[in-house]
Amino acid sequence: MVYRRTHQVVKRLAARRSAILAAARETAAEAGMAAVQIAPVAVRANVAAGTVYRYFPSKADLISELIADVSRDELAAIRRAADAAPGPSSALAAAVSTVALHVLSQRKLAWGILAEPVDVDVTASRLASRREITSEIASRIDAAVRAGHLPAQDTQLAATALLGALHEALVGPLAPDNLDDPAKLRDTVQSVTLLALRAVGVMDARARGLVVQAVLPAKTLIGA
Amino acid sequence: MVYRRTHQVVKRLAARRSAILAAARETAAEAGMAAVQIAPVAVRANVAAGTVYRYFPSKADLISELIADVSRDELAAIRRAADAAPGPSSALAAAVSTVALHVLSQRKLAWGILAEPVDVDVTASRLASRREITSEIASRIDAAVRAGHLPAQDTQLAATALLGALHEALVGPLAPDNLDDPAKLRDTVQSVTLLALRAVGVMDARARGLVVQAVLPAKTLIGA
DNA sequence: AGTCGGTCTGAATAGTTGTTCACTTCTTCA
DNA sequence: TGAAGAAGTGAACAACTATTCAGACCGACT
Repeated sequence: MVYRRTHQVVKRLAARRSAILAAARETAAEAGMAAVQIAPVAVRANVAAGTVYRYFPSKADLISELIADVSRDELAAIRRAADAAPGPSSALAAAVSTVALHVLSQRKLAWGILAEPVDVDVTASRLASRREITSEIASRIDAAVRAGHLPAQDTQLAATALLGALHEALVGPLAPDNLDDPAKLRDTVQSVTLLALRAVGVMDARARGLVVQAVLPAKTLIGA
Repeated sequence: MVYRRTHQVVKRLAARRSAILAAARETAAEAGMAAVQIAPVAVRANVAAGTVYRYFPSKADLISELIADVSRDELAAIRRAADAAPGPSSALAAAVSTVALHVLSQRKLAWGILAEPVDVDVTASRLASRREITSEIASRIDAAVRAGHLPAQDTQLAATALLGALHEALVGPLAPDNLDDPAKLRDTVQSVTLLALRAVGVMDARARGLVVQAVLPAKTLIGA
């Protein structure tokens, strides 16, 4: 007599798994990565600590999936914004300002995913996450270079530097405060996007135009 | 009968303190911040674990001092390089390439000081360290702006972004490998410096010139 | 030489959390 | 309905290290 998993059970299992992951994500967003401990997450997901281990082999796996999850969302948002832009330079501008806004809208989560100390080893997952995002940005830079809008350069290095700049400026310990003020937030996103575009070689005047074009659409696309 | 500390004793105590700090630094440089544990550091410094606590109230204090120490060295190197430059733009270029070279010459240590997860809270110390360095860079940017070489901008934000770019590109997990090859290293430092200068608004052609001027002197000044 | 304050030692302690597992509860299917 | 297997539980366990502290040791002063 073979035991088969009912559709209903499969669904419930998947839901529980998502609930655990969601609980982890909420915890990270609210209180940082350090607060993502098995016991609290289990409570939040309405399961026992042991149950978490039926879904994730270890805490490292749980957090790795969390990172991958958030990373996937961010990558999707970047692609959406960039693909909606009219040309390669606009796409790059849109991608950059999307990262900026996205990161700012969930600062604690972003910091946790990117750089906050975690007691388990999640370097592989973080590495993969960064690689995906930088590659996406790098390919956007590359498109702009091929279109003759930017000078030839090491696009992978440029993309890495560019994201480092955004992250440090926006979620690092020296990030400006009072970013809850929408005007300040918009200014900051614009400044940072401008810096980033100039860094890869967009001329100043042109960059200003691109930034203005990019920031507003990105804002609406974030929520989508 | 009052006990007075002999000069000799004072010297021995200071030496021991330095030895502990040096042991911590060496450990961090060789094996990363995670390896900086009380017991191994004590062994390396030829003292018992308990002795460490006669010099540092806690591990957090030890690591905080380590961070401050390294930071002080880096700041001095930046100032030396920038002050030797002929003008404000050159000074900025020199400062940036000095950071790049300095960081590259001790990648593991830099990563440990800057961002590697540590089990104790050293955020305050890291914050202070970054604040010092970014302020220095910010003031160099400011000088160039005042000299009319750069457009007006939020120099603190720019400095933060700029250092974020350098760090991510050079010591982050996506940093290029084989940087032991001197040619590759020089190229990378130049590329990153170029990116940084363009970001704050140096025109491309001018930036190239500044980079070439800055990188070689910086190299010699590092060792000094 | 002797005493006494300061310094050093390192084994024992303590606190923190991820992980396990014997047991209970639930679900499937004959 | 009841047997068998899957899923869930949560208290107990384990491992890791920072930190402590009672006693050993050292150097300074009489």
